[in-house]
Amino acid sequence: MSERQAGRRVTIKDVARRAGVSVATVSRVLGVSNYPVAAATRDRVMKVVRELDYVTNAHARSLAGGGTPTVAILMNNITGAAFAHVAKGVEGAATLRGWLSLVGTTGDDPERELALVNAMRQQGVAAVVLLGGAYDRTEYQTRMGRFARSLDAAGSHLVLVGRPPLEGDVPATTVNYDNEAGAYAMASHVLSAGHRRVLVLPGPAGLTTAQGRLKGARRAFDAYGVPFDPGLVRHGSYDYEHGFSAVREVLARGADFTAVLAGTDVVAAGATQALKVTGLRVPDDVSVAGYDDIPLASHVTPQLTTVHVPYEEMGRVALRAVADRRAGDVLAGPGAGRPAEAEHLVLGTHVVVRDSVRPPRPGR
Amino acid sequence: MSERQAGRRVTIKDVARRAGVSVATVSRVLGVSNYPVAAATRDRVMKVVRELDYVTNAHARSLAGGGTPTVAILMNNITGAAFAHVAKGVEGAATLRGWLSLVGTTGDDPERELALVNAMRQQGVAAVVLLGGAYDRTEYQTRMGRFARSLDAAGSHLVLVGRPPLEGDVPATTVNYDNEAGAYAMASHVLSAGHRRVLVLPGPAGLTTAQGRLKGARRAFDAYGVPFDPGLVRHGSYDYEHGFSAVREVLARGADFTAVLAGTDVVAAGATQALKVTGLRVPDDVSVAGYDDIPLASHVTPQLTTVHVPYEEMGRVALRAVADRRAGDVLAGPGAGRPAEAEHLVLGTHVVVRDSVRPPRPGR
DNA sequence: TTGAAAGCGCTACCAT
DNA sequence: ATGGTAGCGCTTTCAA
Repeated sequence: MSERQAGRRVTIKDVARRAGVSVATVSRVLGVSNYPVAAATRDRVMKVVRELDYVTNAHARSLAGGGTPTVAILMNNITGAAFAHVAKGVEGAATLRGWLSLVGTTGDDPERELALVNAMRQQGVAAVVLLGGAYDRTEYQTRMGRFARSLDAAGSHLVLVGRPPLEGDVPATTVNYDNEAGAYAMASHVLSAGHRRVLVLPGPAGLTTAQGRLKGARRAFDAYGVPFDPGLVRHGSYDYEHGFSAVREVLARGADFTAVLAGTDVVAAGATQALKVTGLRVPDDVSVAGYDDIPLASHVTPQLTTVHVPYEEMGRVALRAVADRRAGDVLAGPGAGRPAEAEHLVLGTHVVVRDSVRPPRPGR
Repeated sequence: MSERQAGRRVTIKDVARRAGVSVATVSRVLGVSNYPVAAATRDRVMKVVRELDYVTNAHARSLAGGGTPTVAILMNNITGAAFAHVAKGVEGAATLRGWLSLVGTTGDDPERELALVNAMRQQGVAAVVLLGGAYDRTEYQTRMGRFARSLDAAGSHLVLVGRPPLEGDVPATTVNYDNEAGAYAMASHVLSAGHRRVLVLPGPAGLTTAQGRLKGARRAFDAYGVPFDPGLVRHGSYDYEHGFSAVREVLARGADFTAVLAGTDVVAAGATQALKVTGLRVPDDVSVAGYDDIPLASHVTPQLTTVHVPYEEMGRVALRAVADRRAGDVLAGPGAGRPAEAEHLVLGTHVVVRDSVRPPRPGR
């Protein structure tokens, strides 16, 4: 292994000089296109590349026109299991195609989100994937519209995963799951088991995800002719603590219910724990249903009956969508000015029956 | 919002022309250094920047000398909670300093790991952080030594998080936690509760993490004068399934034990479940101890007594180490050829007492 | 099959 | 305080 001056990167010139060829030739040997180069020359170059442990400068390559396509994945929190699975899907599909992926976290801060989108634009990423539900305000629509157009103008593209499509003619792709249908199916499952008084913990009020889950549940109640009790709906964040405290408070209030429809598996875990410490057994006394089907769902006792959301696949689909789009652009030729089309993909969800839901005990 | 030809990025020249100034001036207005520019000029430039929605090309900037420092975080699996927390720590600390962070996953594949390290070298990242335990073979040492030197030669730096330091004079930084001490403390806690027959599930044989946890447990057994039964040690992967099946099999074999020392919280969750389905109560009949203290530990019932590992802080510390190193380089001046020093940082662990460990029932 | 040279977009140095 | 311009390392015509 040859010693070099620390910090001074080996360049294509060093390789060319040492191999006794021009930089153009080195570039051809290393480049993606299989430009014809004499076998002997190629070998000589490769030998020097190994000796010098040379790697091309991605920035220079990118500037000069080449460059590896890159996707940026932006999420609130990398430690959220559902998001992590989407990221895994995107990353896997990206790697498969030789793409690079960046991950950035916004910490739910619009400022940081903006900064990151701009940073990604600076990097010249092929696409920016934004993960997670959104608070549906007008301001949000405006903001995303701006992102979409901004990215589009720079030859990039915005992909929204897990949020509803943007209104109007915005150049963004949406990958979503049938959130409301999942909630409808889960609620139906609980109602058809015979439950009539059920506590609903949809999630944060105003979050599109929570709204969809609540709406789905409501539709099921209507379908079963079961009156929907607003007193049995508690909004709150998608975390264990909320599940726990919501159940404790409702119980303390003396409210009566035989099942809990939780907004996420984590909330369901919190609810279950609250029930247990109160001396109620799950599912013997009270049933609990989750949503998401993250690994936690099968790691708690009883294992949660929940709604499976194909998070990882959503990630794969999202990447495929941008990759296809890009291939299309290439076919159409540069500057073809393809109209800013918006694509909406929706994946299915389904109930996974495990052990946390059971018919209510007779007399309750 | 002005319409521009799709795909053609706005450049500094466009801004300069429209603002009626030179590109140098625009660069000064937008650059990091606060080079003196007349307020009026600055305003004019900024106005055009906003009008054109201009962002600098990170590749060009990077090539020309400027550029945002970037850390790359490489891990096996983004969905592992422990790793995700380290990544969060790195990311947070990076953002705080205006650094960018990339995340890549290797899927436990050495090929992919190599490809990623090279990709990161191409990107000219300031540091590559490698997460997670390692299989301690000679080949591994060689491999990492190569990575370290390669990165070092390119002015970058290798940081190993959660693995032991490399042997010899290798230019790499290590950030680790006191793995063995944590295991020792956990085992002591269990032994001091009175347990004498305990099932140990250290993790994958050959993984440094698992070796350390086993060694720590062993030392505690010695200290308590409790014979260590090799028949009560089961290696296996760090997942729920292993915890579950290991306990089932040992139980089926008719082996007797009153406590389980699991290699991770996830394994502990699996073990707990196996115990429960066999009709054994936790912790009444059998105690279970975890390791890692990821959120899952407090989401299961009973909440796990476990070893807290400061994952997120390790991430922060790792980033700080490279950032300081870099600042040192700047002070020393370019090409100062600082010796390739290896820094080893170790953070503490401690037992978190919750509900899964209790003295064995009398007579057992 | 190979080489020479013109940029890619930006920063930093040297002038003014 | 501002402008001109030489590179940064690479890819890609255009010539030979």
